[in-house]
Amino acid sequence: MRERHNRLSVIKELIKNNRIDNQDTLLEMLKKEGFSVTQATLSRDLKMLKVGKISDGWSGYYYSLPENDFISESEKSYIQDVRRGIISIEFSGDMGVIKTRPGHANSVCFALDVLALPEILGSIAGDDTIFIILREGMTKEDLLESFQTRIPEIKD
Amino acid sequence: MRERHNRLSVIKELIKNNRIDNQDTLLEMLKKEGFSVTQATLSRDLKMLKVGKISDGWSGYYYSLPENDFISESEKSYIQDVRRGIISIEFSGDMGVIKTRPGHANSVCFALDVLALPEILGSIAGDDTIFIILREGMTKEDLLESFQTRIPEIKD
DNA sequence: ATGAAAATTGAATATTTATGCAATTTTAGC
DNA sequence: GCTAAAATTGCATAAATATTCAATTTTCAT
Repeated sequence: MRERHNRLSVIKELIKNNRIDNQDTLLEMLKKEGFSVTQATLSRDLKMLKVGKISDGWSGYYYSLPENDFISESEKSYIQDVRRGIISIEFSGDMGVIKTRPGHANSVCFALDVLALPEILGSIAGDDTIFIILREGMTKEDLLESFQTRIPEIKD
Repeated sequence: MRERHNRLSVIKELIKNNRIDNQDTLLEMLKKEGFSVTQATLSRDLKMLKVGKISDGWSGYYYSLPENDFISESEKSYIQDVRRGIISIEFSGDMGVIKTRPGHANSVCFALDVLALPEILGSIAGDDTIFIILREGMTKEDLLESFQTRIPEIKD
């Protein structure tokens, strides 16, 4: 279901271009854009987008995207490297193994390094295999979620 | 009553040095520092300090001071200039008149310029008098509040 | 010092935001 | 296509934060 991704994009635009200070307002705007959801869902969307609420320097607060929200062009291409090479990822305890297309392990591994996922402590690559060590306290679910949100976000 | 200012400073330190994600936690920490207030007061304090709540880049949120929170050393000395010279400030409509000790108008005016208060559109200085024009939409209350929060904050 | 205006605060409450849970939809593997 | 696991969502509600109002304290001009 691509629905949610579309909605997330629209939310991002709305937040970037308007001074919005509560979810109900944003909900209204979303409705006008053709997205009818509840406040609960919106709250989750905002969390997923890592939207913050910061002072307008005077007496109010408004939503704002994280600074590093823009994915730099170079970063985009690294994401492409990952997508192009990756085949599967599996775990055993704190370790993960990524299988890639032959010869792609290095580019994927390097790209992951650049993306600096907080869940990954370190990784090394062979020819079609990458070993990953999770950072203490992190779980494979954390990493997979991170992947989910970092990697798919490349359309455009 | 200097009480509140002390408290604001402590809050600022706590926020700067810890990953705090709700007011009750902060309330606890404040209690340990010797400040017993209610959540209502704390909420007001945070607003006054223009504290925001931003994503930790993963799954949580925490309080954060506005970027320009740090008062640079030079800025500190300008604040001193203001305090050293200023005698009174009064308003008439969109205009303000600051009286200073003889010969101090220029240093105060220059300092105000450096501080770049959003409420001030412009100002010119004589020998012991400064004229100020408020920015459109701003009131003398806004400016005085700005003074209140910017100027007293200099101990240390 | 004295009184009026402004500032500060707490208690109660309103408003805003997050989440547990169950229902529904989507995704993936066979 | 069929089924199990995962994702998405709404509803109800919990949790977090802001604000109203009244009381108290402080400031400031006489």
